[in-house]
Amino acid sequence: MARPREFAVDTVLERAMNVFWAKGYEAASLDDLCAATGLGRSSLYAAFGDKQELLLRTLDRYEKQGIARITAALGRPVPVREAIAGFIDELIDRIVVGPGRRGCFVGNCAAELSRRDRKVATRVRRSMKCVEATFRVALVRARKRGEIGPDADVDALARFLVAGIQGLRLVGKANPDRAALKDIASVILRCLNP
Amino acid sequence: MARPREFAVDTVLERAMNVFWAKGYEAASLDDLCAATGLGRSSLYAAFGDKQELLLRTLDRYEKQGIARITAALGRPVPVREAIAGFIDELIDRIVVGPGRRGCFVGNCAAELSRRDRKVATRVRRSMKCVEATFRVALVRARKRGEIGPDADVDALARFLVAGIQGLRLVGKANPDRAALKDIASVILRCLNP
DNA sequence: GCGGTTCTGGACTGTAAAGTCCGTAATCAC
DNA sequence: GTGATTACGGACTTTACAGTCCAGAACCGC
Repeated sequence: MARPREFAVDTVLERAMNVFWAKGYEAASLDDLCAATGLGRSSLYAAFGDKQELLLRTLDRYEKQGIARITAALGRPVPVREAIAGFIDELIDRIVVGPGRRGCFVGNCAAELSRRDRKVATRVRRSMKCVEATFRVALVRARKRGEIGPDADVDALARFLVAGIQGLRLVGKANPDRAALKDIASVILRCLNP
Repeated sequence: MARPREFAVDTVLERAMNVFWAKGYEAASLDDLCAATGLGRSSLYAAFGDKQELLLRTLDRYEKQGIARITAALGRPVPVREAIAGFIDELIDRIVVGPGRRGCFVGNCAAELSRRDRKVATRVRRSMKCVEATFRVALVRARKRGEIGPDADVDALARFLVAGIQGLRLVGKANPDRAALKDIASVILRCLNP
């Protein structure tokens, strides 16, 4: 090793992710990415390969953080349904007051790229499966505790939660209206009843 | 009037829509659009203005046809829940066996463009509201007929159905797996129970 | 300090994009 | 038919993009 890097990979990934997240993959230019990260083109290319590989890295990072966030939310010492309700409430807060109309980064990539970029499609699928599995673990726990019916189909419920949340975030991106999103959330949660 | 057009506007819009739908707005080039429609650039520009306006026209067309389709599906002489179930089943069929991974055109535009294109965002919002209203009409009918509880919140349910279906289609775009989509559908439908 | 190695900034290249323009062709009113 | 008008095809212009390259800078082991 000779001259060391002047940047932290993780910081760069976070900033690049924010560019991709806010603008979409196609609309995010390398100039945007360089400006946001503070890196020159050479450094970006040397460290991450091309634009697609950089996107994949940001997707990995997003997945890791997202799973951690969900796991933490579902692991709270309250009934699982309540934990999920809290998680969705936070989500709605971020949709309404956070940086507007960004949606879910994974969902955005699914919509924009799933059809023509196999690597991104695989990554997106993996992320969704991962979220699904996290929900399923929580639902199994809830079933053991008797919080949901003993015959509840936790696989179906977990899949439903993934789709419901993706739908919530997409609708929220189109129209970040708290009342409408609360309506959606209330029906989603009702599905967890016996 | 002098020389008449050699193309039918609606046909051109349909073909252009298919390009936007399959590739996304940014990734659809004017060469793609010309090739698909059979028009030269001049004709396209003369007839529709620029690329954005063409997209807006295709969105209008999609909305009109989508609403007609939903209205027809919900108007069948069967219980409303059953009609919705049939509609979602058809949707899943088209996701699984149709031209793959296209998702919902409105949802795709929401994901790709809502954040930075105000006109598209408005159009998307209108389309979603329109679908929501169509569902609400059907739900009101169902309530009158006693098919759903008399205190059912039809506004919330209609909003939920829009989000649920958007989620279903987005997840289906990422992973067109019939069993998984059926799981999601079954939980969505259960929400229509009292 | 010094040689070798890796990083950095910015200029450069080739390509593909959106949108324009113009000569020519087709149609209508008369 | 003739002239006015509109449509068509395709070449053209400009701009912006992803990716490359290189000269010089910063650092490590010694």
